[in-house]
Amino acid sequence: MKKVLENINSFEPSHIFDCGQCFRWVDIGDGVYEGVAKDRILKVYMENGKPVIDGCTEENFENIWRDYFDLDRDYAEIKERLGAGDPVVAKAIEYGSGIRILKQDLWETIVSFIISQNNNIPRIRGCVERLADGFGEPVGLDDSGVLRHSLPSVEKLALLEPCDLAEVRLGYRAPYLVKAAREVMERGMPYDYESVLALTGVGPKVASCISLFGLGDISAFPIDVWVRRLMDRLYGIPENDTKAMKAFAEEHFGDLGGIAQQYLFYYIRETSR
DNA sequence: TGCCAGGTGATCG
DNA sequence: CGATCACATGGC
Repeated sequence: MKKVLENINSFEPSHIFDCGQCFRWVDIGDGVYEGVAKDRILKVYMENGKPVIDGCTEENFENIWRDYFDLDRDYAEIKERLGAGDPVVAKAIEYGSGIRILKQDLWETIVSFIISQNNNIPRIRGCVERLADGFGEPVGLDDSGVLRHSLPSVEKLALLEPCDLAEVRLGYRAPYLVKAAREVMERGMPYDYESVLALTGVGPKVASCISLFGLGDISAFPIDVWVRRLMDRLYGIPENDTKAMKAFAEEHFGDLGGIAQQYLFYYIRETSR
C-alpha cells in the first residue's frame, strides 16, 4: 500500500535523494524514486503536490519511515533561521528547498562514506550497489524485476579479505572497509564523532558525514572539496583553511551546521555544471 | 593524456 | 603538530 503525506512541507524527492546524502535511491522515471533502505524496497514520488511513500504498511510508516524521512522536524522554521541575514544560504535554500536529512542506518553510512573518499558520486553509487549485490542479503524484486540486496552486515564484511571484494572495484578502499568492520566487531558500533573517527578509513570529513547522516547530529559540518570551493568563492575563505571554515560554520550556522551544509553542497554542485 | 572525484594513512621534519 | 605523497578506479 501507499501512504500520502498530507501536511508535510519541505519535501522534494529529487532534492532529498540527489543532494549526496544517500547512494541507493534512483529516479526510475517520471520523478519516481526507488531505493533500498531499512532492508526494504520503497518508492517515493510526488502526487498532486503531496509526497507519497509507496510500498509500506501503515505500521511500517509509523515505525520506520516517519523517522527515516525526518518528518517530525520543522524544516520551514529551520530554513527561516538559516536564511535570515545570509543571502548566500538563502539562495541555496531556495534551490534545495525540499531537502530533508535522512536518518539512515549507521553501519550503512559508515560503509558508504568510507567508499566515498576521493571518489565521485556516480562511482560511489556503483560501488555500494555492487557491494550489496555481491555480499548483502536479498530484500526483494524492484519495479523492473531486479533482485535487490541490503548491504553486507558488519559480521559478514569482517570475515572477508580485501581481495574477496575485487569485483566491487573499491580500489585502495577495500582494506579500509574490511578493517573498519573488524574494528566494529571488537569495539562495538561507534556512537559519537570521536569513536567514528577512530575507525580505519575514516578521517574528519567522513566522520562528519557519518555523524550527520548516521548519528543524526545535525550540527556536524562536513568539509569536502565542494564546500571548500564554495567557502572560498562565496565567503572568501582560502580552500586549504579548514579551521577557518569550521569556525565560520560554528559562528553562522551553530547547531544547524549539517543542514546548512546540505543546502550549500546541493547548490554548488547543481549550479557548477 | 592528465585531471578530478563528498580524503585518509603513512611518513617526514 | 603541519605539510607532502601514494593510494585504485573511471569519466571527461
